[in-house]
Amino acid sequence: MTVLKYSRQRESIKELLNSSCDHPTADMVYMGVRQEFPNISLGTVYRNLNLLVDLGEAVKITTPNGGVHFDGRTAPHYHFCCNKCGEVIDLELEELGCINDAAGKNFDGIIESHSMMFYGTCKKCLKSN
Amino acid sequence: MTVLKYSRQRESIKELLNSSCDHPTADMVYMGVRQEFPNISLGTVYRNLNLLVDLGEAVKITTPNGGVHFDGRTAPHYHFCCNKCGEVIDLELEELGCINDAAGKNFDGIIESHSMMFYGTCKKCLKSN
DNA sequence: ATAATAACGATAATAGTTACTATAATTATA
DNA sequence: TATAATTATAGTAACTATTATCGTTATTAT
Repeated sequence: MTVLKYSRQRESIKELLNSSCDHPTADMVYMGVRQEFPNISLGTVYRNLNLLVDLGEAVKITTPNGGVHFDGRTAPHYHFCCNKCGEVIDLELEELGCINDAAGKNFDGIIESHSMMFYGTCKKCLKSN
Repeated sequence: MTVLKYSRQRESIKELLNSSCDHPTADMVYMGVRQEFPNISLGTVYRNLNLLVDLGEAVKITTPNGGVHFDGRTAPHYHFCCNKCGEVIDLELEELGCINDAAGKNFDGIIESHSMMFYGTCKKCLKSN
């Protein structure tokens, strides 16, 4: 019901998400955007990140260790999460479209989508051993 | 280095996890185990749930809305999470073994495992509409 | 039985996130 | 362009989930 209004802070957050190839957490976004808006509030970052997710302009990625990351790339793709450092990395594996139907066999509900996360050790952590 | 000692509370938590077909949160486990141990501490529940996960006797399931669920079924399988009520349900889809290799193409790291979560509307929520 | 040590219950502390409120920025209207 | 209406912000308080602390209790070894 309420109308969306432009804000420079939100624009900056969106730009940061789209330009960064890593998948920043809310706190990382906060630190990054503070370069441009030194006294932006952490609450503003959270509010806008959630808003962008609701608008479909960003994706929320939850990792098992509790970390929540954000991704400006909204086209469906899968992620890798390093068991050692927790970093989240894009994978090139194309989305498995038919798998939703396969999962729906013998299931009394509607399956619309899925997310997949791969785990292991990233390049950086392999080296530092 | 420290030696594991038996505790009746941990046994009760393990039993509850194995006997329940739903995937309780820490708080649900807390409420359940209180039937048998009325003054068990929530901290004890958390400590033991994490311990069981570390021992490989339980699995932690993180959902995007922030809820953390636990599963006593440790054999690899996939889950469905209802977008409306948040309930987590087991799926019968057998694990995709070869997909780890497929995901590892053009990836400079080691992929060891993956987790997959399906989303949509559960049977119960379909009815109540 | 006694000693050693891990686990417990109770509670405090922490981390991540959301809610609140007065002020500032944006948009619509005259 | 000035003014009014309304959303967004910064700053802070509050909240939720989880972990840490610590004196006491339960379990295990001697």
